[in-house]
Amino acid sequence: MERSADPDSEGALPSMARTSLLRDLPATQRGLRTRDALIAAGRKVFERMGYLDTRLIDITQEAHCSSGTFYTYFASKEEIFAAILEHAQEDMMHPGMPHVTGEDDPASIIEAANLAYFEAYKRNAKLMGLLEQVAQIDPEFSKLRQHRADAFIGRNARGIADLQRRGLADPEIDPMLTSRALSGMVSRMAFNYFVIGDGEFDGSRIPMEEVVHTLSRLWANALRMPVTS
Amino acid sequence: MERSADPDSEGALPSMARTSLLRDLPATQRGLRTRDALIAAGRKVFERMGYLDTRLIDITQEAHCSSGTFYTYFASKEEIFAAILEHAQEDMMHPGMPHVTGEDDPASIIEAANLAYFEAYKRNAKLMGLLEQVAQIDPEFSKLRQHRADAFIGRNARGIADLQRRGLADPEIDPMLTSRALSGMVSRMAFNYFVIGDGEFDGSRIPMEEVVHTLSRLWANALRMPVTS
Amino acid sequence: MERSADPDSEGALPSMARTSLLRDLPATQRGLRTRDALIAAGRKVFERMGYLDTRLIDITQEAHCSSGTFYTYFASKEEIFAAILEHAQEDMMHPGMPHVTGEDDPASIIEAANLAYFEAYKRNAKLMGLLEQVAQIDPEFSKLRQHRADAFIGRNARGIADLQRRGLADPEIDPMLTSRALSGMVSRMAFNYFVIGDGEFDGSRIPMEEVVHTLSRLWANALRMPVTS
Amino acid sequence: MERSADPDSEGALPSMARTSLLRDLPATQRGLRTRDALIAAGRKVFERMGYLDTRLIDITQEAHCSSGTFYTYFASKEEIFAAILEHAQEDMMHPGMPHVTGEDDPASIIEAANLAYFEAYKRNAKLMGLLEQVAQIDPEFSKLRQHRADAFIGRNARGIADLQRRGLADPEIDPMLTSRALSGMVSRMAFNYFVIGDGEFDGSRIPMEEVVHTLSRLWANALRMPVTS
DNA sequence: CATGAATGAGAGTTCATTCAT
DNA sequence: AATGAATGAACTCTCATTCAT
Repeated sequence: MERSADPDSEGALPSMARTSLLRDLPATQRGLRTRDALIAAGRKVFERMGYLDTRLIDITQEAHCSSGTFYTYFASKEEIFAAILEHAQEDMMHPGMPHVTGEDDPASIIEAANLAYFEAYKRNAKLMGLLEQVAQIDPEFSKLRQHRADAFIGRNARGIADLQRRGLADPEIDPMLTSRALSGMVSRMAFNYFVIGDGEFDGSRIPMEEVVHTLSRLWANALRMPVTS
Repeated sequence: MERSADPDSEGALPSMARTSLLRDLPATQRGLRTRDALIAAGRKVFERMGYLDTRLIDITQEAHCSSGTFYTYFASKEEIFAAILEHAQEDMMHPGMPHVTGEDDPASIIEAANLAYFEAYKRNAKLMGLLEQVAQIDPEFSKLRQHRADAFIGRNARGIADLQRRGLADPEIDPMLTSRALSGMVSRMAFNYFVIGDGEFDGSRIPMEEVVHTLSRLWANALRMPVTS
Repeated sequence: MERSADPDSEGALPSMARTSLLRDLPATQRGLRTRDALIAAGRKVFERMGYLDTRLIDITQEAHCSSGTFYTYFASKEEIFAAILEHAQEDMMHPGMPHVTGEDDPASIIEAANLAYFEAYKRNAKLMGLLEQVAQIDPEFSKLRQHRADAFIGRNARGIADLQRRGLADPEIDPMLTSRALSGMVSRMAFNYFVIGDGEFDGSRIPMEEVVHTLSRLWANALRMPVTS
Repeated sequence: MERSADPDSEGALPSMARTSLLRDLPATQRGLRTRDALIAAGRKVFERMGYLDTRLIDITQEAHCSSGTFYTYFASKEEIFAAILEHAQEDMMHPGMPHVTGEDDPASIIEAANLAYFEAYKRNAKLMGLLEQVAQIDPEFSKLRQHRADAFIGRNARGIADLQRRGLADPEIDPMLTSRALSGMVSRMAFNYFVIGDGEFDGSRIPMEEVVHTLSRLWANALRMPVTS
C-alpha cells in the first residue's frame, strides 16, 4: 500500500482537466497576470466568506478589477472555483510523500502515508472545507470529489489486497469495502480536525501526530496486521 | 456499548427543542393541520429539489396554501427545515434497537447496533443528505449536526473504555479519539452508501448486511477484540 | 376675544361628526365595551409607535381581541383614528376655561386663554403630534385639522376686530390675516414645545408659564394694545 | 437682523453634507447623468404623488431606467430624498437677499428679509411640503428640519437682541423665545399659504406682498419697535 | 359577537450578466 | 484587454382584509 489516504480530496487533477469547467489560458502576459489575480482573490474571498455568500463583485473588488473583466476569464462562479481547485492541486499533488523502501515494515508505511496526507490537508484545509460545501451544492463538484476519493480508495484497496496476499492482513475482509471504510475514516477525521475543529477536538488541542498515530494503529488493527511495536 | 452508531445524525431531539428556530405550535386543529401539511410538503420538496433550489412558493404550492400562510407558521426556510428535522426525529429516535441480553458477546452487540443504525439511516436517507447539505451552508445546522455526532461519539467512547476495562480491547488506544474515528467511519459509510450511492457502491449493488458486517468486523478488529467467529 | 387659541387642534367635534369616517355605536353593552377597549388600545399603540408603524394587529393584541373583531367596529386604521380623536375631543373641548368677567383687561384675557390652550395641549400632546402626522398623510385628516384651525382663527379674528373697534388695537392690520399669523404662532409654539421638545427647548427646560407669558405679550404687542403692566 | 426668516426650512446644506444618507458621487459622466435623471425624476414623482405613495418603480420609470439602476446610486427612498433636498438647497441658499445698507431702517430690513424668504419658499413650495411630510415620518428628516429651523431662530434671536441693545425693541422679552415665536409665525404662514392654500387663504387669492407686509408689521409691533410709516 | 387562519397583491432588493465605451 | 453602468428576472416578506367556525 503506497498511501493510506483520502477518499475525498486528492488525485483529482487528471479528472479536473477533463471537466468542461476549464478553458484555455489567456494568450498575453497581462491576461495571465489578471487571471492569476482573480484566482488568488477568489480563493481568498471564498475562504473568508464561503462559496455561497461570495458574490462575483467581491472577487473582482479583491482582485482590483471590474466585473466585466471577470467574464474575460471565467464564465461563472463555478468555473473560477474549478480553476482555483486546479491551481491548488499542484500543491496537493506533491504532499512530500516519504521515501518508502521495500524494507520498511507495513505499519510504518501506513503511518507515514497518513501523516503526509494530514500535512497536505492542513495546508489546504479551508479549501477542502469549501470543496465539501460546493460538492453538496453542485453535482459537478460532487462528481469531482467522488472521483478523487475513488482514486484513493482504489489505491488503498490494492494495498490491502497485497497485504492479504502476503499473509499480513485478515483474509476474510473484502479489500474494496474495507478500503472504503478506512479511507473514509481517515479523510473524515482530517475534515473534522482541520475544518470543523480548526486543529482541535472539543476545544482542546490535540497534537496532529497523536491523531495520525491513533488512526494508523486503528487501520493496522482493523486489518489484523501483526503487531510490530 | 448500547449502540454502535452515528456521530452525525441521531440523538439530537433534546438539543433541537432548545433551538431558537422553533416556535409554539398553533392553537387550533385547523392550524395544526395546515402546519403539518406544510411540513410534509416541505420535506417532499426539499428531498426532490434540494435545500437551496427550493423556493418557499414551491412548498406552499405543494401544500396547497398561499405564501402568506407559510409565514403564519414559519419565519423562514431555515425554520421549516428545523421543524421537518424535529418531526423526523421521532422516527430516528426509535430505530428499533435490538434486544440485547447480558449474555450476548460484544461483537454481536456491535453488529446489531450498526445494523439498527443503518436501518434508521435508510428510512431517512434523503433527509440525512439534506442535513449534510444544510450543515455546510448554515452554521446553525452545523452546530446541530455536531451536537448529535458528539452524543454518539461520547456514548461509543464509554463503550470502548468499558471493553478496555474488561480486558476485551486494546488498552493503548485513547477511547475518545478511537470513538471519533470509528463512529465517523460508520456514519460516513452510511452517507456514501445511502445518499451518494443510493444503495450502491460504484454502481454495483452490495447488500446492506454485508456493508454492516464488514464495518462491524473492522470495528472489532480495530479495538483488537478477541475473535469470536 | 373669548380664547386666544389654536388653529390646529380644537373645535373640531362638530366637523368630526360630519365626517364619513364615523359610524353608529354598537347596540349591546358587550359591543360597547369591546369598542372602547379598541379605542383605548389604539390610542396607546398609536402614541407608542406612530400612526404609520402601527399595524392593526398591534391594536387588537393590545385590546386582547382578534383581528376579525376589529372589523366589527371599524373599517380601517383611518376610521379608528377618527374615533380616537373624537373620543379625546371631549377632554379637548372642556379645557377649563377661566371665568372671564367683563372687567378683566384684554391682556389678561389673552394670557388666560393662551394658558388654557397650552394646558389642554399638554394633556393631549402625543395625540396632537399624531394628528399632525396623519394630516400630512391623509387628506381627510388634513381637512379636519384645517377645519378646527379655521374655527379658532375666525374666533380670534372677531376678537381682534372687536379690540380695533374699541380703539385698543392697531386699526391698520387686517383682523383675519393677523389672526392667522398669531394663532399659527401660538399653536406652532405649543407643538414645538410639547411634541418636538417634550416640554423643553434645546434640551433646557423652560417653564410653560414663561412660554405662555411671552406669547401673550407678543400677541398684545403685535396688536399694539396699550401697555397695561 | 439680516434675514427675518424661517425656522423650518433653510440653512441646512452644511448639516446635510454630514448626513449619513449621502454617499459619494459616481465616477463617470454617464453615471452622473443617470444620477441626475433619478434625482429630477424623484422630485417630480414625489411632488406629484407624495412621499409615501411613491414607489421606487415610479421613480425609475420616470427616469427611464431599471429598478436595479436605482440601487447603483441610492440605497433607499430616504437616501434619494436626502439627495433631492441637497440638490434643491443650492437654490434655497441663494434666495436673492436684498442688498441692505446700514442706513435702511430696521422695519424695512425685516420686510425685505421676509419677502426674500417667501419668494424662496414659493420656488420650492412643493418640496417644502414634502419635507414637512417626511419629517413627520422619519426622525432623520425631523432632525434635519429642526437643524435648519434652529439656524434661523438663532440668527433672528441675535437680530432681536441687537435691536434691544440699540433701544429699538422691547427690552423685557427674551430674544430666543421671541425669535422662536416669530420665526415660527412666519414659516407657518408660508407653509399655510403656499403648501396648504396653494397661494390662497380660504379660496380667496391674497397677494403675497400683503401677507408679507402684515407679517412684517406684526413682527415689528411685537418687538415694540418705533413706528416708522 | 368573537375568533384567528387564510389570503394574495404588491413592494423592496439582489446580483449575475451584458455591452457600449 | 478593461471598464463599470445598466439590466431585469427572481425571490422574499408584509399585512389589511375576508370568512368559515
